[in-house]
Amino acid sequence: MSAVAVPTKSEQTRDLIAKTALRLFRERGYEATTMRAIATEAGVSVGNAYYYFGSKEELIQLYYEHSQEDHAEACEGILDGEREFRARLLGVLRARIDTLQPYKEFAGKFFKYAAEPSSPLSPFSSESAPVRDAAIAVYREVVEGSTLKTDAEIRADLPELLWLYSMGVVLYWVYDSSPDAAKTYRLVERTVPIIDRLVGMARLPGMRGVVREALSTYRDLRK
Amino acid sequence: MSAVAVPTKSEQTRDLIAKTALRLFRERGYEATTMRAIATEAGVSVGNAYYYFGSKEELIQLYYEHSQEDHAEACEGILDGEREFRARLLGVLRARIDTLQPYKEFAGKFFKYAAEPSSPLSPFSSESAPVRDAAIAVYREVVEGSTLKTDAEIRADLPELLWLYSMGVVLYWVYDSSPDAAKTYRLVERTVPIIDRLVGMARLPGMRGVVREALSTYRDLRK
DNA sequence: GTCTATAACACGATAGAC
DNA sequence: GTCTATCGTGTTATAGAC
Repeated sequence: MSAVAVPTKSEQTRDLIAKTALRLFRERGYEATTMRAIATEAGVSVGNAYYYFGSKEELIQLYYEHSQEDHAEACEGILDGEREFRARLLGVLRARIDTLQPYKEFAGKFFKYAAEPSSPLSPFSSESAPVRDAAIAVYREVVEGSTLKTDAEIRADLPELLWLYSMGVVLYWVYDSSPDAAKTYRLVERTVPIIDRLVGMARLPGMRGVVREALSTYRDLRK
Repeated sequence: MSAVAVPTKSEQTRDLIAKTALRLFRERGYEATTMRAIATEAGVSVGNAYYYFGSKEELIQLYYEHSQEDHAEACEGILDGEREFRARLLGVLRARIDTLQPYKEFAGKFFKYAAEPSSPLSPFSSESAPVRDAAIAVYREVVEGSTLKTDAEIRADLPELLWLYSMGVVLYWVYDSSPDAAKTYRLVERTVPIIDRLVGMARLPGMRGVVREALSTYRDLRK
């Protein structure tokens, strides 16, 4: 009769395996962590680990979920008091790097698994839809909670476009070897004002044409 | 005393392994092709294959080289008679997809190996420098052989920027599952005119500021 | 349905003999 | 340079216990 989620034995085991895997990945890296080690550390059999997770790669999806929750939480405080579009976007992207940073060591290592088009780990896969939608929702909040004035057509697609931009930032971050990701922070600090200006300029007579053409191309070619 | 390259035994063996691997990749796909199969088909031992190539992944670099030569060759005829920037760029990108297309099946499969930042297969790695430079040279030819008029600052960086754009097109192509890559062709057909317009607009008074800012950001943040 | 224990398989990679 | 034998891995299979 209680509405409180009481974890079943099964859920507990699954969660135990998940948490152990994530911890070992962070401690030793993805490749150096064997399925045998995950099972041993979690106190279960290898067969049991495979009972809950179909493959080692599948354990990576857990990190996405964890990372997305982390980011969304960090954004709450940032979006609460700020109404200016540029500041909101900058804050959200800084928080994106902040929350990613502790995992830098192994994020690059398993990044490649996300790059395979047919992989469920691809950010565009249907399996990633929940995480992706949650991420886009953050950028929708960035736009809708702001005082931004721009072309109505752009405004509709802006959340998704900003998410795409954030994926580009993450891509840069993965390749960024500067200390404390200094260059990635600089990337957002320098590109956010440019985006802000471009979005503002979109209403100008001379720009309307290119903008409409670019948007219609985008709509046509996204899956 | 002869200037003609007489292949040594070693070079012959290496070449034999390389050609066999590439053939099997195309026939069966990357993952389905085992090192044992490559060795057997080439008539050498597994150990010998590893004597010439440090890993299975290393064999992929061969495909890059082959693919780049293929593209550069296809571009010659295209760039010969055409002086207009837009048409030159469009032709080169169409040729890029044309030459990639036969390998569609397995290109997606090993694409992920290129995505790992620390991998020699990354398009930004030092090991990829020769192929990368050859690719950028094609886009330099696109610009310099054209009648394009634009901001001098942009012009200097344009070849590299166009290469980056072409990498984006390839990225889209990898994920494109439409028949005969129809959507990727549409992508270049619709984005090339946009790029052409933007590059032309860069000289306009209202645009100069954003363009300079964007370019200086790019220069600062490229490795 | 959940879980253990153990063995077996195919693969990429390596060691060491010749 | 080239080989054979072997290792460690992800994954699957088997045979059961609660």
